[in-house]
Amino acid sequence: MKVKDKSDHRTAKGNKKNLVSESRQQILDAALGLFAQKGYAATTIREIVDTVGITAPSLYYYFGNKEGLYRELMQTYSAKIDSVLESHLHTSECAKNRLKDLVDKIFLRVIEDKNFFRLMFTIYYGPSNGAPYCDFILYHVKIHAAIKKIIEDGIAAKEFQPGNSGHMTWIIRGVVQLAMEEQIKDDREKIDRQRLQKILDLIVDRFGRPPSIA
Amino acid sequence: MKVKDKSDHRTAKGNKKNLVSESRQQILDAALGLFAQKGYAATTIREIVDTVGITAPSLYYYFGNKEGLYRELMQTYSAKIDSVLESHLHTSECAKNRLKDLVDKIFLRVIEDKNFFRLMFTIYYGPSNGAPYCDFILYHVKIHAAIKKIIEDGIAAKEFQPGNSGHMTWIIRGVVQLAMEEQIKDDREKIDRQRLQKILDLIVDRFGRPPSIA
DNA sequence: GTCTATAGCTTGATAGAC
DNA sequence: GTCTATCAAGCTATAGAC
Repeated sequence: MKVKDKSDHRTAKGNKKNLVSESRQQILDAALGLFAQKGYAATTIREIVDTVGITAPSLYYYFGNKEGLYRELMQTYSAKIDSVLESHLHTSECAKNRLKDLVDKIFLRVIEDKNFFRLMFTIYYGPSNGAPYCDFILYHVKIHAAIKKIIEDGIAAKEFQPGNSGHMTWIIRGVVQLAMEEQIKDDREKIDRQRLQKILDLIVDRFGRPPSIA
Repeated sequence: MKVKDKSDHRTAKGNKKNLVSESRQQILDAALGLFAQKGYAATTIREIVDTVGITAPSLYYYFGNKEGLYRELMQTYSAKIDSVLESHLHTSECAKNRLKDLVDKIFLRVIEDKNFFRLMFTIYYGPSNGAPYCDFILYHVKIHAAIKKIIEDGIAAKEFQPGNSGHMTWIIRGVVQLAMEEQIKDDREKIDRQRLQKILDLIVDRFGRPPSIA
Protein backbone atom coordinates (compact mmCIF):
# COMPACT_ATOMS: atom_id res chain seq x y z
CA MET A 1 0.00 0.00 0.00
CA LYS A 2 2.90 2.33 0.73
CA VAL A 3 3.86 4.09 -2.45
CA LYS A 4 7.60 4.47 -2.49
CA ASP A 5 7.81 5.89 -5.97
CA LYS A 6 7.42 9.59 -5.46
CA SER A 7 6.60 10.21 -9.10
CA ASP A 8 3.14 8.87 -8.27
CA HIS A 9 2.50 12.00 -6.30
CA ARG A 10 3.54 14.21 -9.12
CA THR A 11 1.34 12.34 -11.55
CA ALA A 12 -1.71 12.54 -9.32
CA LYS A 13 -1.06 16.16 -8.67
CA GLY A 14 -0.56 16.91 -12.33
CA ASN A 15 -3.89 15.33 -13.21
CA LYS A 16 -5.80 17.57 -10.87
CA LYS A 17 -3.91 20.79 -11.31
CA ASN A 18 -6.70 22.39 -13.29
CA LEU A 19 -9.29 21.87 -10.57
CA VAL A 20 -9.68 24.37 -7.76
CA SER A 21 -8.61 22.26 -4.81
CA GLU A 22 -10.98 19.42 -4.19
CA SER A 23 -8.40 17.89 -1.91
CA ARG A 24 -10.51 18.48 1.14
CA GLN A 25 -13.40 16.33 0.00
CA GLN A 26 -11.07 13.71 -1.40
CA ILE A 27 -9.39 13.44 1.98
CA LEU A 28 -12.77 12.96 3.68
CA ASP A 29 -13.81 10.24 1.25
CA ALA A 30 -10.52 8.39 1.44
CA ALA A 31 -10.43 8.62 5.22
CA LEU A 32 -13.96 7.25 5.64
CA GLY A 33 -13.15 4.29 3.43
CA LEU A 34 -9.92 3.52 5.22
CA PHE A 35 -11.29 4.06 8.74
CA ALA A 36 -14.18 1.71 7.92
CA GLN A 37 -11.90 -0.89 6.43
CA LYS A 38 -8.99 -0.81 8.82
CA GLY A 39 -10.17 1.05 11.89
CA TYR A 40 -9.22 4.47 13.19
CA ALA A 41 -5.88 3.70 14.83
CA ALA A 42 -4.75 1.29 12.15
CA THR A 43 -5.31 3.83 9.41
CA THR A 44 -2.25 6.01 9.04
CA ILE A 45 -2.07 9.55 7.82
CA ARG A 46 0.35 8.33 5.19
CA GLU A 47 -2.18 5.91 3.78
CA ILE A 48 -4.83 8.57 3.53
CA VAL A 49 -2.62 11.09 1.78
CA ASP A 50 -1.13 8.44 -0.49
CA THR A 51 -4.64 7.37 -1.51
CA VAL A 52 -5.54 10.92 -2.44
CA GLY A 53 -2.15 11.63 -3.95
CA ILE A 54 -1.13 14.52 -1.71
CA THR A 55 1.26 14.87 1.21
CA ALA A 56 0.72 14.93 4.93
CA PRO A 57 1.02 18.65 5.57
CA SER A 58 -1.93 19.29 3.25
CA LEU A 59 -4.11 17.10 5.41
CA TYR A 60 -2.99 18.93 8.53
CA TYR A 61 -3.67 22.19 6.78
CA TYR A 62 -7.34 21.30 6.31
CA PHE A 63 -8.16 19.33 9.44
CA GLY A 64 -5.57 20.22 12.05
CA ASN A 65 -4.97 16.63 13.03
CA LYS A 66 -6.24 13.09 12.65
CA GLU A 67 -8.93 13.65 15.26
CA GLY A 68 -10.27 16.73 13.52
CA LEU A 69 -10.66 14.76 10.32
CA TYR A 70 -12.50 12.00 12.16
CA ARG A 71 -14.80 14.40 13.97
CA GLU A 72 -15.82 16.08 10.76
CA LEU A 73 -16.77 12.72 9.26
CA MET A 74 -18.84 11.79 12.30
CA GLN A 75 -20.66 15.08 12.31
CA THR A 76 -21.58 14.90 8.64
CA TYR A 77 -23.01 11.40 8.67
CA SER A 78 -24.63 11.58 12.08
CA ALA A 79 -26.71 14.45 10.80
CA LYS A 80 -27.96 12.26 7.97
CA ILE A 81 -29.20 9.56 10.35
CA ASP A 82 -30.92 12.12 12.50
CA SER A 83 -32.74 13.48 9.51
CA VAL A 84 -34.14 10.01 8.75
CA LEU A 85 -35.39 9.50 12.29
CA GLU A 86 -36.93 12.95 12.41
CA SER A 87 -38.51 12.86 8.98
CA HIS A 88 -40.30 9.72 10.04
CA LEU A 89 -42.11 11.32 12.95
CA HIS A 90 -44.55 13.15 10.74
CA THR A 91 -46.54 10.35 9.16
CA SER A 92 -50.10 9.35 9.92
CA GLU A 93 -50.10 5.84 8.50
CA CYS A 94 -51.20 2.71 10.33
CA ALA A 95 -48.65 1.19 12.70
CA LYS A 96 -47.82 -1.67 10.38
CA ASN A 97 -46.93 0.65 7.52
CA ARG A 98 -45.06 3.05 9.77
CA LEU A 99 -42.96 0.20 11.08
CA LYS A 100 -42.18 -1.09 7.63
CA ASP A 101 -41.42 2.39 6.37
CA LEU A 102 -39.08 3.24 9.22
CA VAL A 103 -37.17 0.01 8.84
CA ASP A 104 -36.92 0.47 5.11
CA LYS A 105 -35.59 4.00 5.44
CA ILE A 106 -32.96 2.95 7.94
CA PHE A 107 -31.98 0.07 5.70
CA LEU A 108 -31.64 2.31 2.66
CA ARG A 109 -29.42 4.66 4.62
CA VAL A 110 -27.16 1.77 5.55
CA ILE A 111 -26.85 0.78 1.91
CA GLU A 112 -26.08 4.31 0.81
CA ASP A 113 -23.58 5.18 3.55
CA LYS A 114 -22.24 1.70 4.01
CA ASN A 115 -18.76 2.81 4.97
CA PHE A 116 -20.04 5.09 7.68
CA PHE A 117 -22.19 2.37 9.20
CA ARG A 118 -19.28 -0.03 9.01
CA LEU A 119 -17.22 2.43 10.98
CA MET A 120 -20.04 3.07 13.41
CA PHE A 121 -20.55 -0.62 14.14
CA THR A 122 -16.83 -1.13 14.42
CA ILE A 123 -16.54 1.50 17.06
CA TYR A 124 -19.78 0.68 18.79
CA TYR A 125 -19.22 -3.02 19.14
CA GLY A 126 -15.64 -3.31 20.00
CA PRO A 127 -12.81 -1.07 21.03
CA SER A 128 -12.77 2.49 19.80
CA ASN A 129 -9.18 1.97 18.71
CA GLY A 130 -8.25 5.33 20.01
CA ALA A 131 -10.96 7.03 17.99
CA PRO A 132 -12.31 10.13 19.70
CA TYR A 133 -15.49 9.37 21.59
CA CYS A 134 -18.70 9.57 19.62
CA ASP A 135 -22.03 8.67 21.17
CA PHE A 136 -23.26 5.90 18.94
CA ILE A 137 -25.33 4.41 21.73
CA LEU A 138 -27.65 7.31 21.10
CA TYR A 139 -28.59 5.98 17.68
CA HIS A 140 -29.34 2.51 18.94
CA VAL A 141 -31.47 4.02 21.66
CA LYS A 142 -33.24 6.33 19.22
CA ILE A 143 -34.01 3.54 16.78
CA HIS A 144 -35.14 1.27 19.59
CA ALA A 145 -37.41 3.97 20.97
CA ALA A 146 -38.87 4.74 17.55
CA ILE A 147 -39.76 1.10 16.97
CA LYS A 148 -41.24 0.72 20.43
CA LYS A 149 -43.34 3.84 20.02
CA ILE A 150 -44.89 2.54 16.82
CA ILE A 151 -45.63 -0.84 18.39
CA GLU A 152 -47.31 0.78 21.37
CA ASP A 153 -49.33 3.01 19.07
CA GLY A 154 -50.34 -0.11 17.16
CA ILE A 155 -51.46 -1.82 20.35
CA ALA A 156 -53.38 1.24 21.46
CA ALA A 157 -55.13 1.35 18.08
CA LYS A 158 -56.05 -2.36 18.44
CA GLU A 159 -54.01 -2.99 15.33
CA PHE A 160 -51.63 -5.22 17.27
CA GLN A 161 -52.63 -7.60 20.04
CA PRO A 162 -51.89 -6.37 23.54
CA GLY A 163 -48.70 -7.88 24.90
CA ASN A 164 -45.24 -7.05 26.08
CA SER A 165 -44.27 -4.23 23.74
CA GLY A 166 -40.71 -4.43 25.06
CA HIS A 167 -40.34 -8.01 23.90
CA MET A 168 -41.95 -7.21 20.58
CA THR A 169 -39.52 -4.37 20.09
CA TRP A 170 -36.52 -6.62 20.67
CA ILE A 171 -37.78 -9.02 18.04
CA ILE A 172 -38.10 -6.33 15.40
CA ARG A 173 -34.82 -4.74 16.33
CA GLY A 174 -33.04 -8.09 16.27
CA VAL A 175 -33.98 -8.63 12.65
CA VAL A 176 -33.18 -5.04 11.71
CA GLN A 177 -29.82 -5.22 13.45
CA LEU A 178 -28.98 -8.48 11.75
CA ALA A 179 -29.98 -7.11 8.37
CA MET A 180 -27.73 -4.10 8.91
CA GLU A 181 -24.82 -6.23 10.00
CA GLU A 182 -25.21 -8.64 7.11
CA GLN A 183 -25.28 -5.68 4.76
CA ILE A 184 -22.13 -4.24 6.21
CA LYS A 185 -20.22 -7.46 5.88
CA ASP A 186 -20.02 -8.18 2.19
CA ASP A 187 -18.71 -11.70 2.15
CA ARG A 188 -21.85 -13.57 3.20
CA GLU A 189 -25.42 -14.43 2.38
CA LYS A 190 -27.29 -11.21 2.90
CA ILE A 191 -30.67 -10.18 4.10
CA ASP A 192 -31.48 -7.87 1.23
CA ARG A 193 -34.14 -5.21 1.23
CA GLN A 194 -36.88 -7.44 -0.11
CA ARG A 195 -36.13 -10.24 2.30
CA LEU A 196 -36.15 -7.86 5.24
CA GLN A 197 -39.57 -6.63 4.17
CA LYS A 198 -40.92 -10.16 3.98
CA ILE A 199 -39.56 -11.10 7.38
CA LEU A 200 -41.06 -7.97 8.81
CA ASP A 201 -44.41 -8.86 7.25
CA LEU A 202 -44.23 -12.24 8.90
CA ILE A 203 -43.57 -10.74 12.32
CA VAL A 204 -46.05 -7.92 12.05
CA ASP A 205 -48.74 -10.27 10.87
CA ARG A 206 -48.34 -12.38 14.01
CA PHE A 207 -48.35 -9.32 16.19
CA GLY A 208 -51.85 -8.65 14.93
CA ARG A 209 -53.25 -11.96 16.10
CA PRO A 210 -54.11 -13.28 19.55
CA PRO A 211 -51.67 -15.62 21.33
CA SER A 212 -52.51 -19.25 21.77
CA ILE A 213 -54.53 -20.22 24.80
CA ALA A 214 -52.00 -20.93 27.53
CA MET B 1 -1.27 2.62 32.55
CA LYS B 2 2.46 2.54 31.94
CA VAL B 3 4.21 1.61 35.16
CA LYS B 4 7.40 3.57 35.39
CA ASP B 5 8.32 2.44 38.88
CA LYS B 6 10.29 -0.70 38.33
CA SER B 7 9.96 -1.80 41.93
CA ASP B 8 6.43 -2.87 41.00
CA HIS B 9 7.92 -5.65 38.95
CA ARG B 10 10.04 -6.86 41.77
CA THR B 11 7.10 -6.85 44.17
CA ALA B 12 4.89 -8.83 41.83
CA LYS B 13 7.68 -11.25 41.15
CA GLY B 14 8.45 -11.63 44.83
CA ASN B 15 4.87 -12.49 45.64
CA LYS B 16 4.84 -15.34 43.19
CA LYS B 17 8.33 -16.70 43.66
CA ASN B 18 7.06 -19.76 45.51
CA LEU B 19 4.81 -20.82 42.65
CA VAL B 20 6.16 -22.82 39.76
CA SER B 21 5.79 -20.29 36.94
CA GLU B 22 2.20 -19.45 36.31
CA SER B 23 3.31 -16.58 34.12
CA ARG B 24 2.14 -18.32 31.02
CA GLN B 25 -1.50 -18.47 32.08
CA GLN B 26 -1.36 -14.99 33.52
CA ILE B 27 -0.16 -13.68 30.19
CA LEU B 28 -3.04 -15.40 28.41
CA ASP B 29 -5.60 -13.98 30.80
CA ALA B 30 -4.21 -10.47 30.69
CA ALA B 31 -3.93 -10.53 26.90
CA LEU B 32 -7.51 -11.70 26.41
CA GLY B 33 -8.80 -8.90 28.61
CA LEU B 34 -6.74 -6.27 26.88
CA PHE B 35 -7.40 -7.51 23.34
CA ALA B 36 -11.12 -7.52 24.09
CA GLN B 37 -11.03 -4.07 25.60
CA LYS B 38 -8.66 -2.28 23.27
CA GLY B 39 -8.35 -4.46 20.20
CA TYR B 40 -5.44 -6.47 18.92
CA ALA B 41 -3.29 -3.77 17.36
CA ALA B 42 -3.98 -1.21 20.06
CA THR B 43 -2.86 -3.55 22.80
CA THR B 44 0.88 -3.33 23.24
CA ILE B 45 3.22 -5.99 24.46
CA ARG B 46 4.30 -3.56 27.14
CA GLU B 47 0.76 -3.26 28.49
CA ILE B 48 0.36 -7.00 28.70
CA VAL B 49 3.62 -7.59 30.52
CA ASP B 50 3.05 -4.62 32.82
CA THR B 51 -0.37 -6.00 33.74
CA VAL B 52 1.15 -9.35 34.67
CA GLY B 53 4.19 -7.81 36.28
CA ILE B 54 6.85 -9.40 34.09
CA THR B 55 9.03 -8.16 31.24
CA ALA B 56 8.72 -8.49 27.50
CA PRO B 57 11.30 -11.22 26.90
CA SER B 58 9.31 -13.58 29.13
CA LEU B 59 6.32 -13.20 26.89
CA TYR B 60 8.43 -13.87 23.82
CA TYR B 61 9.91 -16.87 25.56
CA TYR B 62 6.45 -18.47 25.92
CA PHE B 63 4.66 -17.40 22.77
CA GLY B 64 7.32 -16.45 20.24
CA ASN B 65 5.54 -13.25 19.26
CA LYS B 66 2.31 -11.31 19.59
CA GLU B 67 0.63 -13.39 16.92
CA GLY B 68 1.51 -16.65 18.65
CA LEU B 69 -0.11 -15.40 21.82
CA TYR B 70 -3.24 -14.40 19.94
CA ARG B 71 -3.47 -17.69 18.09
CA GLU B 72 -3.28 -19.68 21.28
CA LEU B 73 -6.16 -17.68 22.74
CA MET B 74 -8.30 -18.23 19.66
CA GLN B 75 -7.62 -21.94 19.63
CA THR B 76 -8.54 -22.41 23.28
CA TYR B 77 -11.86 -20.60 23.20
CA SER B 78 -12.93 -21.72 19.75
CA ALA B 79 -12.76 -25.28 21.01
CA LYS B 80 -15.18 -24.38 23.80
CA ILE B 81 -17.79 -23.06 21.36
CA ASP B 82 -17.46 -26.12 19.20
CA SER B 83 -18.08 -28.33 22.18
CA VAL B 84 -21.36 -26.55 22.89
CA LEU B 85 -22.58 -26.90 19.33
CA GLU B 86 -21.59 -30.54 19.21
CA SER B 87 -22.95 -31.52 22.60
CA HIS B 88 -26.29 -30.19 21.49
CA LEU B 89 -26.64 -32.55 18.55
CA HIS B 90 -27.43 -35.52 20.74
CA THR B 91 -30.77 -34.60 22.25
CA SER B 92 -34.15 -36.04 21.39
CA GLU B 93 -36.39 -33.35 22.81
CA CYS B 94 -39.17 -31.59 20.94
CA ALA B 95 -38.10 -28.79 18.61
CA LYS B 96 -39.29 -26.07 20.94
CA ASN B 97 -37.20 -27.33 23.81
CA ARG B 98 -34.21 -28.01 21.60
CA LEU B 99 -34.34 -24.45 20.32
CA LYS B 100 -34.61 -23.00 23.78
CA ASP B 101 -31.87 -25.21 25.08
CA LEU B 102 -29.46 -24.38 22.28
CA VAL B 103 -30.01 -20.68 22.68
CA ASP B 104 -29.59 -20.91 26.42
CA LYS B 105 -26.34 -22.82 26.12
CA ILE B 106 -24.91 -20.31 23.67
CA PHE B 107 -26.01 -17.46 25.90
CA LEU B 108 -24.39 -19.03 28.96
CA ARG B 109 -21.16 -19.45 27.06
CA VAL B 110 -21.20 -15.77 26.17
CA ILE B 111 -21.65 -14.83 29.79
CA GLU B 112 -18.86 -17.11 30.94
CA ASP B 113 -16.32 -16.18 28.26
CA LYS B 114 -17.46 -12.62 27.80
CA ASN B 115 -14.05 -11.29 26.92
CA PHE B 116 -13.54 -13.84 24.21
CA PHE B 117 -16.89 -13.05 22.62
CA ARG B 118 -16.14 -9.37 22.87
CA LEU B 119 -12.94 -9.96 20.95
CA MET B 120 -14.68 -12.22 18.48
CA PHE B 121 -17.40 -9.67 17.71
CA THR B 122 -14.81 -6.94 17.51
CA ILE B 123 -12.86 -8.76 14.88
CA TYR B 124 -15.86 -10.17 13.07
CA TYR B 125 -17.75 -6.92 12.71
CA GLY B 126 -15.14 -4.42 11.94
CA PRO B 127 -11.53 -4.36 10.99
CA SER B 128 -9.30 -7.12 12.22
CA ASN B 129 -6.86 -4.48 13.41
CA GLY B 130 -3.96 -6.46 12.14
CA ALA B 131 -5.04 -9.52 14.11
CA PRO B 132 -4.12 -12.77 12.39
CA TYR B 133 -7.02 -14.18 10.42
CA CYS B 134 -9.45 -16.36 12.32
CA ASP B 135 -12.54 -17.78 10.70
CA PHE B 136 -15.30 -16.42 12.89
CA ILE B 137 -17.78 -16.54 10.04
CA LEU B 138 -17.76 -20.25 10.65
CA TYR B 139 -19.42 -19.85 14.04
CA HIS B 140 -22.15 -17.62 12.73
CA VAL B 141 -22.80 -20.10 9.99
CA LYS B 142 -22.78 -23.03 12.40
CA ILE B 143 -25.19 -21.37 14.81
CA HIS B 144 -27.43 -20.30 11.97
CA ALA B 145 -27.46 -23.82 10.56
CA ALA B 146 -28.17 -25.35 13.97
CA ILE B 147 -31.19 -23.08 14.50
CA LYS B 148 -32.49 -23.71 11.00
CA LYS B 149 -32.17 -27.46 11.41
CA ILE B 150 -34.26 -27.43 14.57
CA ILE B 151 -36.94 -25.28 12.97
CA GLU B 152 -37.15 -27.57 9.97
CA ASP B 153 -37.36 -30.58 12.24
CA GLY B 154 -40.14 -28.81 14.11
CA ILE B 155 -42.05 -28.15 10.91
CA ALA B 156 -41.59 -31.74 9.77
CA ALA B 157 -42.94 -32.94 13.11
CA LYS B 158 -45.98 -30.64 12.72
CA GLU B 159 -44.84 -28.89 15.85
CA PHE B 160 -44.38 -25.65 13.94
CA GLN B 161 -46.60 -24.41 11.15
CA PRO B 162 -45.18 -24.85 7.68
CA GLY B 163 -43.61 -21.66 6.36
CA ASN B 164 -40.38 -20.15 5.25
CA SER B 165 -37.91 -21.73 7.63
CA GLY B 166 -35.25 -19.35 6.37
CA HIS B 167 -37.21 -16.32 7.52
CA MET B 168 -38.03 -17.99 10.81
CA THR B 169 -34.34 -18.66 11.37
CA TRP B 170 -33.43 -15.02 10.82
CA ILE B 171 -35.98 -13.96 13.41
CA ILE B 172 -34.59 -16.27 16.06
CA ARG B 173 -31.03 -15.45 15.19
CA GLY B 174 -31.75 -11.73 15.28
CA VAL B 175 -32.88 -11.93 18.87
CA VAL B 176 -30.03 -14.22 19.85
CA GLN B 177 -27.51 -11.95 18.18
CA LEU B 178 -28.93 -8.89 19.86
CA ALA B 179 -28.91 -10.60 23.24
CA MET B 180 -25.26 -11.53 22.78
CA GLU B 181 -24.33 -8.03 21.73
CA GLU B 182 -26.21 -6.44 24.59
CA GLN B 183 -24.45 -8.79 26.97
CA ILE B 184 -21.06 -7.93 25.57
CA LYS B 185 -21.63 -4.22 25.92
CA ASP B 186 -22.01 -3.57 29.61
CA ASP B 187 -23.22 -0.01 29.66
CA ARG B 188 -26.79 -0.53 28.53
CA GLU B 189 -30.12 -2.12 29.29
CA LYS B 190 -29.51 -5.79 28.75
CA ILE B 191 -31.48 -8.70 27.49
CA ASP B 192 -30.69 -11.03 30.34
CA ARG B 193 -31.08 -14.78 30.30
CA GLN B 194 -34.64 -14.78 31.58
CA ARG B 195 -35.78 -12.11 29.18
CA LEU B 196 -34.24 -13.94 26.25
CA GLN B 197 -36.13 -17.05 27.27
CA LYS B 198 -39.43 -15.17 27.40
CA ILE B 199 -38.89 -13.54 24.02
CA LEU B 200 -38.06 -16.92 22.59
CA ASP B 201 -41.25 -18.36 24.07
CA LEU B 202 -43.20 -15.59 22.41
CA ILE B 203 -41.68 -16.31 19.02
CA VAL B 204 -41.83 -20.08 19.26
CA ASP B 205 -45.44 -19.95 20.37
CA ARG B 206 -46.38 -18.04 17.23
CA PHE B 207 -44.42 -20.41 15.06
CA GLY B 208 -46.74 -23.13 16.27
CA ARG B 209 -49.90 -21.42 15.08
CA PRO B 210 -51.34 -20.95 11.59
CA PRO B 211 -50.84 -17.60 9.83
CA SER B 212 -53.78 -15.29 9.35
CA ILE B 213 -55.88 -15.81 6.27
CA ALA B 214 -54.29 -13.67 3.58
C1' DG C 1 -2.02 25.28 -0.56
C1' DT C 2 1.37 22.20 -1.21
C1' DC C 3 5.71 20.62 -0.80
C1' DT C 4 10.61 18.50 1.46
C1' DA C 5 12.69 17.17 5.42
C1' DT C 6 12.80 15.70 9.87
C1' DA C 7 11.86 15.82 14.92
C1' DG C 8 10.14 13.06 18.64
C1' DC C 9 7.82 9.27 20.20
C1' DT C 10 6.00 4.39 20.54
C1' DT C 11 6.11 -0.07 18.90
C1' DG C 12 7.44 -5.20 18.31
C1' DA C 13 11.24 -7.72 18.92
C1' DT C 14 16.12 -9.40 20.36
C1' DA C 15 21.04 -10.05 22.37
C1' DG C 16 23.08 -11.59 26.11
C1' DA C 17 23.83 -11.70 31.36
C1' DC C 18 22.21 -14.36 35.27
C1' DG D 1 12.88 -18.50 32.95
C1' DT D 2 13.52 -13.90 33.77
C1' DC D 3 15.93 -9.94 33.51
C1' DT D 4 18.49 -5.15 31.54
C1' DA D 5 19.43 -2.73 27.66
C1' DT D 6 18.65 -1.59 23.22
C1' DC D 7 17.41 -1.56 18.22
C1' DA D 8 15.09 -0.66 13.78
C1' DA D 9 10.81 0.53 11.96
C1' DG D 10 6.68 3.00 11.92
C1' DC D 11 3.80 6.60 13.62
C1' DT D 12 1.85 11.69 14.17
C1' DA D 13 2.94 16.07 13.63
C1' DT D 14 5.63 20.37 12.47
C1' DA D 15 9.16 23.83 10.60
C1' DG D 16 9.97 26.30 6.84
C1' DA D 17 10.70 26.87 1.61
C1' DC D 18 7.98 27.89 -2.46
